[in-house]
Amino acid sequence: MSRHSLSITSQILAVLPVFDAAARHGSFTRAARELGITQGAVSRRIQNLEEQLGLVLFSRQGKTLALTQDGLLLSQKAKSALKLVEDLEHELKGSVSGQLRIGTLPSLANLWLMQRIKGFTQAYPAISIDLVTIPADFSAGHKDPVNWDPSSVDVALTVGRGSWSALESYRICEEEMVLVCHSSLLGDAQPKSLRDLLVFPRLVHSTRLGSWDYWAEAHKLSSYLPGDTSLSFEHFFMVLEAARQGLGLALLPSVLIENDLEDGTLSEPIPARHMTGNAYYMVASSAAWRRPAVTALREHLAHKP
Amino acid sequence: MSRHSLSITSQILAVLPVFDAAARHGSFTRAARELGITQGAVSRRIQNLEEQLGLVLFSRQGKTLALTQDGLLLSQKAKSALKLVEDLEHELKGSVSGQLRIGTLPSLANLWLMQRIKGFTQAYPAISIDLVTIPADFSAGHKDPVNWDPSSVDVALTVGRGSWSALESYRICEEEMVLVCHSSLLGDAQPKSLRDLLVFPRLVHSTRLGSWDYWAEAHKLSSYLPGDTSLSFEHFFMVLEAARQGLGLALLPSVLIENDLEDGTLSEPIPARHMTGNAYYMVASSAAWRRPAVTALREHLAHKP
DNA sequence: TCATGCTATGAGTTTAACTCATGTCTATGT
DNA sequence: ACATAGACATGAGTTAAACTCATAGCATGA
Repeated sequence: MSRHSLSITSQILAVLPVFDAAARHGSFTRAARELGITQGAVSRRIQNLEEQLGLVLFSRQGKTLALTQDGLLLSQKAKSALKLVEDLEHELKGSVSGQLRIGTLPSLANLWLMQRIKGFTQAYPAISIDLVTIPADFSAGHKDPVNWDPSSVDVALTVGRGSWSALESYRICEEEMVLVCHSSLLGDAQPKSLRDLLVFPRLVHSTRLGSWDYWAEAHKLSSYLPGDTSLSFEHFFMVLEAARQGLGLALLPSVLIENDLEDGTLSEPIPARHMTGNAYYMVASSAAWRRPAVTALREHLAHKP
Repeated sequence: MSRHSLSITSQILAVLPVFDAAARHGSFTRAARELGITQGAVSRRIQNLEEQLGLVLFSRQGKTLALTQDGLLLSQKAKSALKLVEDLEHELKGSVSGQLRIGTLPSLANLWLMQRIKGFTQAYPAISIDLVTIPADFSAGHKDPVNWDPSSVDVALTVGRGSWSALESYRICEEEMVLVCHSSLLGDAQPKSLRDLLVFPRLVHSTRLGSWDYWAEAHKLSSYLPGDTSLSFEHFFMVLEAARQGLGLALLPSVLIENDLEDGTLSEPIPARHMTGNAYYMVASSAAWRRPAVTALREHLAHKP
């Protein structure tokens, strides 16, 4: 944290959400899950807090975790302090208003942005959103031409290599391609290597035609890759749906299939990922970046992975 | 900090003390001074907060800094949240009680510990303190024999090399010797090198007789060091007082003369510091370390430099 | 117009917080 | 009684946030 130290209070403040979660669950493990960190991290944070205060807040006996008297007192007061700050946060965010026209790629909108928009509109109810699609363009040698009209949207969420003339961009994540399929595709087959998988149909994204070649090259399979491709689709969301139906192997950006991988709809028959060198960006004019609603969107998208 | 991110609220919590200081002072610079960090650090923290919320909290025009409407709202609410947590902290610390017998070296007690005890007794009013002196022993080849009775004190603050049999220790800081004197000692002389300083009387600590030899060696002056020493004292606090009176050059641990250096009572005629390899430790039995009052003392001493 | 006193910012460093892997303990079920 | 599972603790190593330092930029007032 710091070379010098602030008052003790400031250190306690930062731990309160962790302590509160632990107190509510009566379990470091479950608290960790809620917070998206590991059990060990919670354990250490609580230890620190206990040492800072010179108190024992939890009694540990094997698997059993319980608040002590002091812990109970703290948890009650902590709750009200947290409530105060949460309300404050909502009130402040509620004061951010405006109209936000977001341009984004169809697949990105559907498979990634939509579920995040929900939380955003809840946090910033006074911001109204207008979502429109913009095209991606990889035909011109990865030069990231803006083939959509920057003045027609306030911000764009798109893929590219990071240079947009006269526009400022914020990188959300790198593009990583993942080889996936539905379990029904393989049937009883037990592929041992990537080469074994080449017998299955491959689903092609028609505006990223080189993807499979690039993939084959990255995994040293170029000479084995059949040239025929019978199934091709204009958008990733179509490729995804085809994969879900078990129509073939798909090569999809990890950022678009997080949900499908998590819930098991799709899986990696043999892990074979590679970076494309592209990245997903939020792009806007400098003027737009100065708008509170725009930085609010950026922060929101940056913090909910 | 984290690979994953907690809820936004937790990030806001940690900034509140910084924001509050900035709001109170109407100045990042003064807030930084209060917090013991740099101006740039405050500037960045406030920027972060503004981006997280999607709001402008301060209006900056050159040297002029003023809260915006949103900033004013936040500052009011932040104050009450901080108050809540501060009161809570006091209440919890107030519940830590007990008797604490601290054994420490006379000079360390007077020149370092005393000013820290004040804040400690305020934070932990229910802990009663009994301060006694213990001897240091460097005669036995730096073997850190415990030549005080560990059972007669709960914790000891002492100097050594870090190994106390059957006791656990916490290192507070390394021992660094600093060459200092009062301005009156030099008169009109303008020493250009350490060698020029050797004409002045040297104040000797009688239980650390080797100090000057060690110092001379560290600065490659051994062959020039006169052997005579007319002024010697049993304790550092005496050496210090002699130096304050302009009686000669003194070689003192930095930790004991922070105040004198800061307020200009003493200064370094020519910077000539060196580490002794000793360190200042808080030492206690494992049983004592488990006492809340003991860890409370450790935390307190660790955080107020 | 220049000096002064503030904030902003780029580059590099430090440190607290985290992950990962493993150890240990308790409760529970066979 | 013993094995197993499930929870917290902890050592070692890594990451990323927060900090420092140094400097640029900008208003204000002499």
